[in-house]
Amino acid sequence: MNIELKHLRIILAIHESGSVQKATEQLNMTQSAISHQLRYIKDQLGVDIFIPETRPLKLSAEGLELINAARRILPEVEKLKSRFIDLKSGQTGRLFIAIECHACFEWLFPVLNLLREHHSNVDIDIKPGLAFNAIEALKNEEVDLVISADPEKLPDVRFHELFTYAPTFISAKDHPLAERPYINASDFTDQTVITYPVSVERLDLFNQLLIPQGIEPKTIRQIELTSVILLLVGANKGVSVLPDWVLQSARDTELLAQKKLTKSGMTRKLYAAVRTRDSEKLYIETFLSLSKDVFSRLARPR
Amino acid sequence: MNIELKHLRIILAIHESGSVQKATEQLNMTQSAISHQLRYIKDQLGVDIFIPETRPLKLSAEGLELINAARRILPEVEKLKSRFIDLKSGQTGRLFIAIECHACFEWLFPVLNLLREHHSNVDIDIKPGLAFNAIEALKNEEVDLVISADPEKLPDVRFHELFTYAPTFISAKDHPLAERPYINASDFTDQTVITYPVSVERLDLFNQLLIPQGIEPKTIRQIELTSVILLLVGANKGVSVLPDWVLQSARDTELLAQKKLTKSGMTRKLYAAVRTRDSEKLYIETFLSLSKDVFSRLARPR
DNA sequence: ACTTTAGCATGAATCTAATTCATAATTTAC
DNA sequence: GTAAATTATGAATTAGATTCATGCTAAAGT
Repeated sequence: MNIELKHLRIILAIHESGSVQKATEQLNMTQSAISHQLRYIKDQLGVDIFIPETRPLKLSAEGLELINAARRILPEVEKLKSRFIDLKSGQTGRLFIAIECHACFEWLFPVLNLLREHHSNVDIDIKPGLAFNAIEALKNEEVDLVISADPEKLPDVRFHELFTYAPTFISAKDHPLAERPYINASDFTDQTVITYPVSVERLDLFNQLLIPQGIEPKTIRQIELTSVILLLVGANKGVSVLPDWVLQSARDTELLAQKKLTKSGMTRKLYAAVRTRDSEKLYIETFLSLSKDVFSRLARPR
Repeated sequence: MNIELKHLRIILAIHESGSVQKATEQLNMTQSAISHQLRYIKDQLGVDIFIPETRPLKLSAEGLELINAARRILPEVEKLKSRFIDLKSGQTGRLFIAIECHACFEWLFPVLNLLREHHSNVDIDIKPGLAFNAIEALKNEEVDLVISADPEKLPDVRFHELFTYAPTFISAKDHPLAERPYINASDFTDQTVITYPVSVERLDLFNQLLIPQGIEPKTIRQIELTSVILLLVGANKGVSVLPDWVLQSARDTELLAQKKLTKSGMTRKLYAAVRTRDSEKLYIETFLSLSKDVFSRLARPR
């Protein structure tokens, strides 16, 4: 026994319009096509849905059962369809985010709070623990957006530029390096460097400067909180490299010397990577514009 | 956007079996056919249901929505299908009965009570008020069974013989006609006839005997209850004609004279008329055999 | 009761969609 | 890197749905 939604739609249309003839418009089918389908349905179910030889057609007792079922089932399917229209357009959906950049929590939280206000139907969350192969997780649909500083040319993934920042050296004002106009890789050789507690390959200072030049600092000390890092650097317990916008938005930076890295200064860009097919979704676009807004407000020194 | 149950079944089978390959058996489709359908579904919904380039296929976030919907919708449809299997076989259904024969209440009630015990899923009821064109009502599916004494040769209706009975004349023992060996039509000319309160065309005495011979009794008095008819006849307030089995099963018949109608005796048959396509339904068959049982018990003199 | 009209059924032809077959492309496992 | 397994694809085939023309039947009108 095979029964499909189109059969339920046909029966329902006939019943509600009152005749096959009238149902033709609603169904966009000819009278003949409906009649053939009707016979198919009857053969499948093994019972008459309409009382034969009545004109216009009248439901049989069994037909009424079908109508009842159709009225339960079809709205479910319509709901499903409209849900998919919403999913496709980005009215609703899921936004799981992986961040490769630790400091990014600083601007990401306010962005997500704003985003939740705009899109209450979107399931927004930060997924920790997959900073390594975040792009892999994006492809696998474990996450839907990755904050990354390393764009790749991939067919299914699009990197949207968020903003440019400068990884900036900081030390206490009375630190020897505080006199320099800029800091070179070699200057780190005998320093204690304070970093976020992530692997060194994911830190701008290391992957852009120290590792390429084969230089290792004397000590690496890992600290979770930005404010604590600033405190320790201010107390001359070590030096650090943080994005310029972190320094601009943080309090208690009066005791610190800020220096550019290398003579020309180091600049980096942050990207939001999303699957290409998600690019035009509404909440993705909102995320991108909100990120830029929030960042420009953060970066403005206060 | 077109989505059919078969699509939901395909998605669900793939998800539950873990791969297209494994779903082939369950769906009775080749891998290729499934793959083509998958593409169709994707095009219809506008989103990927499975994450591309993963093997075996893994559901996307949107695919999960589909699965959830499928798990709500498909069981409903299965329920509907098994309901139709039951309807077709007569495990469940509707049995609305029209009776053309008034005395039949006597045996119909016990039959229906027994039938309800056997088939608690069948909606059993007696529909009054359409004794006239009861066969029309049967065709229109207003009722599902008609108790009738007038079988017709109809393509869609089948008349099942229930039993034979003899319409029998009764009078008080001291009534003049009580001496006769049998009663003729002409004997009614100056009699008060007590009948059930239905139109005369539906009474055996009239449609079989008096109307064909153009004879009218002096008076017709209509009484609802069989026991009251017997009482009145016994008190010599009139004569009556009742089925023999009514007389055999009734109390207080000692005071009555029973005579056959016409020299050869009148016999009639009662039929249960059902739509041909309902004939093989279980509860119809049960009805027929219960009717015969109950009747033979009633007809046995006590 | 007879005729007309509207609505449904049917068969053959046509068109559309689904499936198969053969094979290519990818991915996973070893 | 190779082999094995799995999915994707294109063309041909097959099955299914629709149309067209027409027949049939029930309801409406005379």
